[in-house]
Amino acid sequence: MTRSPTNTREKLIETAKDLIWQNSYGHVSVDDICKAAQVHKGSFYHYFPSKIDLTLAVLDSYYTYSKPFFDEIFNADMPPKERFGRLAKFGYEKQKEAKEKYGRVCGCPFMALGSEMGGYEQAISDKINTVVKENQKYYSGAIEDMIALGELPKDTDVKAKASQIHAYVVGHIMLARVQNSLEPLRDNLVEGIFDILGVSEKQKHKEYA
Amino acid sequence: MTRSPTNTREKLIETAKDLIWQNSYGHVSVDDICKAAQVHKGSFYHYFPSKIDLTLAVLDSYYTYSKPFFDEIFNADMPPKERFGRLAKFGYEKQKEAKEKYGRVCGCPFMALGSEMGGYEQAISDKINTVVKENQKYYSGAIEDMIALGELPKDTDVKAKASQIHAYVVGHIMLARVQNSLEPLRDNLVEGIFDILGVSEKQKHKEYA
DNA sequence: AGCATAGTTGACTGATCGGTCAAATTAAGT
DNA sequence: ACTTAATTTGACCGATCAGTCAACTATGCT
Repeated sequence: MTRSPTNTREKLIETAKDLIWQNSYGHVSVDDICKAAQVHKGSFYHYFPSKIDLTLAVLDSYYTYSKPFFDEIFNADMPPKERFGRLAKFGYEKQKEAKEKYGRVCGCPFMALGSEMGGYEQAISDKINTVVKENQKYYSGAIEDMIALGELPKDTDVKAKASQIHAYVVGHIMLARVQNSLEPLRDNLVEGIFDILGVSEKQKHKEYA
Repeated sequence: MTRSPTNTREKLIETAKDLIWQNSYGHVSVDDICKAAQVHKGSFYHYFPSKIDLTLAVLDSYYTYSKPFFDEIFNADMPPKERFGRLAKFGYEKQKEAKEKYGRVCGCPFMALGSEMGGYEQAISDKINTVVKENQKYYSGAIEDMIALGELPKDTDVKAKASQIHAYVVGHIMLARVQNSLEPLRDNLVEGIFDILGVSEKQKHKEYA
């Protein structure tokens, strides 16, 4: 290297994250990103061979940012049930931050891009599905710990439960974006996870008609 | 009217449904739609003032198509719990049809377009949120019927449960698209609904460690 | 036959798209 | 000071974008 590193590449990624998260891949042009990042187009293509490659870098950046949070949330030293409680809180908090920063609920960038581009961009799909599987592994680990603690039946179908919880969580966050509303996340998210696991407190003192 | 009706408008809508469902709004151009529908561009703009208006008509078409299915699924003459079973079957069947027809799991067009365009197209958001609310009303009705039958506690938070089930269902369908996989829908969808409701059969004969 | 009107045609527009490139600039190593 | 290579610049490209329009055609009505 004959020159000290610049932050141009990172500026492009951060700007793209902002614009694409709020809008969509298709609605944001390379020119938009360059203009907002105050970077000339030639520089963009110096760092990224294509708009798709920038988008892959955006996904990597989201992943790298999120991983420590997930590692902390699913810290094996904490009771497994609590981990899901922290997960729900994290989901709500991050969407709240986005709403305060961007003026709207932005949802999950992985699911949004997976849905938008999954049909025609395999590289995007592949990256996202890696993240999806890793996510479900966090859930599986916590479920297994709950089984070991006797909080869930021994014959629990761990993968099925993890898949259900994951679908439920991403569904809530997706709906939060579509409805541009934080309330369901704040009020209903965590309880549904416990319901799916069959460990809801509320379900224990039922009063029927 | 001084001329017999043509099917040009419907051809454009059906073609747009095909292309946008498989891909996305941003990835499909007006020219793409016209070419696939074998309709000239002037005709497109004879029927639709803009690409957005065509997309709104696409959403209307999905809605009109789906409504009779939902009315049948949530037919009040059938036991309410069974309605959710039929809903899950319907979700799986429609995705299976799409996979057979298009070669991939296409997901939910409402959620996909709501996620893609919600950030910058209010007219799209408004239409989709009407559908979302109506959907949750079907769920609420069935939940209320279950309460009346003594299958759920009297103090059940109906709206919260409906919101949770809806999030769970759309999350599964969204993930099915992103993962391009039908299996979770087929194997895990219905059970999670019953878990959220607290009426899962499986949860009744638990065997703990 | 002739008028009125819905529908069709396809060339056209200006803007924007993703992407290219050669020249200029910068700064570290020698 | 000179070399070297990373980085920046901004003009430029052909393709494609959403949308326009005036001419044309088809058909039902009187």
